[in-house]
Amino acid sequence: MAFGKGCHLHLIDGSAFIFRAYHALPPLTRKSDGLPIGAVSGFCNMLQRYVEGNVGGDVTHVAVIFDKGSHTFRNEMYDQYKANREAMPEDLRPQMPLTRDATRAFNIACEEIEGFEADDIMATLARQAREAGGACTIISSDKDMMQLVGDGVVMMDAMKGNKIIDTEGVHEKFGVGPDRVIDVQALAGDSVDNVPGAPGIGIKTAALLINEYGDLETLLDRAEEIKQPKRRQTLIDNRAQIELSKRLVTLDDTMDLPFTLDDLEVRDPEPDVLLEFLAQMEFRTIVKRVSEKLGVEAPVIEETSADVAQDAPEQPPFDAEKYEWLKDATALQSWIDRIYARGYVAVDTETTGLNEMVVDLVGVSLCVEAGEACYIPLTHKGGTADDLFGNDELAKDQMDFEACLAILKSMLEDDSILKIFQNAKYDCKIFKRLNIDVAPIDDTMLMSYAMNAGTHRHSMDVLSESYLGHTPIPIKPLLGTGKSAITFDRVDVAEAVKYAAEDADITLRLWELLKPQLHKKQVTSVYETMERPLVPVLAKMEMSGIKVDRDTLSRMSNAFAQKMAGLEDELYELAGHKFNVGSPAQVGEILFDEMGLEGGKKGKTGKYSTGADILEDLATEHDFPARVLDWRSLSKLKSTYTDALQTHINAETGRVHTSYSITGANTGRLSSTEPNLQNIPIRTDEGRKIREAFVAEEGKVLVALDYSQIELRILAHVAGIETLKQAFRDGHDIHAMTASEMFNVPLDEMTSDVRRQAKAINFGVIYGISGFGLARNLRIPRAEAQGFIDRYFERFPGIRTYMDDTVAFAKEHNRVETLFGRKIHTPEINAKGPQAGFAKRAAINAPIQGTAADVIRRAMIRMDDAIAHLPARMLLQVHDELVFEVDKDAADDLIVAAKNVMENAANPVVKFDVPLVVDAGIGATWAEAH
DNA sequence: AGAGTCACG
DNA sequence: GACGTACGTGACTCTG
Repeated sequence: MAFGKGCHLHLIDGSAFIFRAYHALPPLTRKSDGLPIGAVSGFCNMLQRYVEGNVGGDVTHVAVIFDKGSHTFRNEMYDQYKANREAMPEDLRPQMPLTRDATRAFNIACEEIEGFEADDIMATLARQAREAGGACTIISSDKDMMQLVGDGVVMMDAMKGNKIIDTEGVHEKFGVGPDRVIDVQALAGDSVDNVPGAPGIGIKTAALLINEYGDLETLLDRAEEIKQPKRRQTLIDNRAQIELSKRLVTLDDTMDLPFTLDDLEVRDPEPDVLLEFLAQMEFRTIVKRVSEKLGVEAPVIEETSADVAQDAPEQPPFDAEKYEWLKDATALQSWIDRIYARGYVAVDTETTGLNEMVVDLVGVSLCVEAGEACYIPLTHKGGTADDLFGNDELAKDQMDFEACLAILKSMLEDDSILKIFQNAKYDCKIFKRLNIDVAPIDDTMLMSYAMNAGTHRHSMDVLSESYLGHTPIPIKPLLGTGKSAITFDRVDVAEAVKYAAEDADITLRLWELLKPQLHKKQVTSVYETMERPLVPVLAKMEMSGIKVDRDTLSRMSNAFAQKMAGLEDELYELAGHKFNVGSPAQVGEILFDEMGLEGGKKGKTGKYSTGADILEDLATEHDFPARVLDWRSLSKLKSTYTDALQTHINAETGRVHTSYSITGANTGRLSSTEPNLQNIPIRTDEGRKIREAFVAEEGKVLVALDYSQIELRILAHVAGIETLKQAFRDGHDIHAMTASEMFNVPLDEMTSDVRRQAKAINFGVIYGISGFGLARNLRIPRAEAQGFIDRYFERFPGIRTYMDDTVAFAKEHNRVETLFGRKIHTPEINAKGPQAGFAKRAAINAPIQGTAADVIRRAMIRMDDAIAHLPARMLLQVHDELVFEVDKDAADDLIVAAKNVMENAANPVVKFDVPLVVDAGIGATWAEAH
């Protein structure tokens, strides 16, 4: 078919696909010869997904366009063009020709031309398509391509869920239409491509100028008229450079191409060719998927020798039909025999929900060898998914619950059998409630966290996708959504077998893959001493829960409600009408439009910002913002704490059981959910009262132990600041000390205000301080804040050195480390955009926050044994604090024992130059104990 | 679903 | 007057 009206051309930016694939995937190698093929694998996955997504679509022509060579006509114009590009990574280079082969294997046109960038080829093709009366979609997120949009040409951003960027989208990005994009780019320049532009002018200013003068040429001709002197001079002085920049960013859409649009017609892949290529690359998962889609037999991929394949054992394809439905004790016994012959087993539980303190066990799946897994349904109901009031009789062909558990118990508790889980804490708690103490264990989620914290999350879906190239069967279609959702015990057993057994299968495969990598990445000791042992400790704490007094909360709730109602009336009065106080948008309108107050700033969504800092500034002059702040504070306390907390009181235990996430924070900190007990108020008196609802049982007390200034102590140690270390050894007030050093004020003449400022700086340093940030925090002029920082670094040069060294390490290794060897990855550290700034500060903070997290983890792991002889249990962890419940008369003993563990938690691995000090408090409530 | 806000260390 | 700007979290509410 000749390209013309009604035709639709897709142009895929090949380089973008490759780089995305390269960075998204771990460095995979071909098993037979070790050839790096991670990027090719991801590239093929993306092409396959692209092809699948277009079945039945209106695309008639398609091509993948690549860059060829690094020297283009733009380098002739300007030798610095793209000169700041980093060299291509070593393991990516050999993959480049393979991506071309892959494209051809998919039977998609593959084009590149020496001396031109892919962008120019795409520009030319887009113009040709437009002139022929057809449509064109450019699949790329490169903003350089935005000049092509309009008249039937759009862009599609594959990174952002195939978001379509049309003329309006271009306007959002550049503030001008597609026809003026190059004018804006010429002025703003581009640090990524090293296009100079006009110094000091960015996209915002550039768009402003272009919109005012119409186009770049007019602007430059009339530059003398610009009011702002600096801007005027910049444009006059840099005219040549700006004009050069425009030539650099302008795509050449008039190339002579050795092919025509007609050559790009969509062709179905030829199964033989495609599969042969994929098999040659040894992409087992894609081979399987493609052969299924095309309805042909998958080619056999040669087995590789065992010594090469050690790290990544040969994997049979996933086949849900092969999973076994265990129906009786005989069948189970034969699985138990297999497990004993192996010495390990992957286990997964299915339950009626996600809250492991409430839900019931529905079934158990086991896997001893990749591809071979079983599911033991136990309490599935007879009714089907459609049968809403389905009978509660048990479905057929299920083992007796007690009989099954009795058999499993002896295996799960057997020292000689390793039980492998993905997120072991969940399953261990389910079993613990059934009186089964699972041990020993391994946890693939924690392995992934130990190796790759910071690079990706660690859920089964993510791990399966990135390490096995397999998308697990989704649970949604089985359970449904919204009101009609059912629990797993109502899922048809045959379907449940496939889903549940697959989870065990995936877990086992992940374990086989990840376990040997722990050593290579040198995190075995992190995993074995700070991740895995935490599982039983946290499981026990979570199951203990903490007693929360419902009446106290309920009374507070009512009081808050009354106060809020009063404030609402006052606010309506002040505004002159009713409105929703909880709506920031409405509050903003009233403040800045209706009342006409100064200082209204609109964010990206076009709404006024009404955050506490802004309202606080206004509150000194006006009642309205002050009342809104009061209302918000009450609303927060009521909805998040006094109301929500009550719903979390467990009906059976009368206590609140949080769930800690071991992998929730990249730094090694825990996080707490449902409910979050790590953010219970304390900073205001009113909020602090919430802690009065956290109580000890009759005859017992709560004990709170917290590390004093642990992060600053760690900073003093790692940066080697003798003055600060000595101050800690002498037990001095560290903030006063800092103030004294910085401002040359003797300690006995210190004012609280000076101390407060020093404290802010001390904390700021831990966070990767900036003059702007400190200025905002202290509400002082920026220059003054910068002065403080300069003086701080002058006085403590070791801290500057530490920060520089840490950032340099991160840039070289893409990660930082804690003193205990925990690795925290900082993948954005070498990025070009503003992400790099965030990554830099995160890199500075991570070793400090992470080392503190490691210390308390070590304390928690040792705590069980240390307090075993006492009538006490550990209930909560709040980053630098542990909360215990203990018999009244044993409280003092507990404090001695627990304090000892905490203060010595770093030993013997790390010998701190500063003492770790722990403060203790006792009380009937958490408020008193703190 | 995402943004805004605010609670904690 | 390029941009944005202190680290790490989770829950609730409004809004499109």
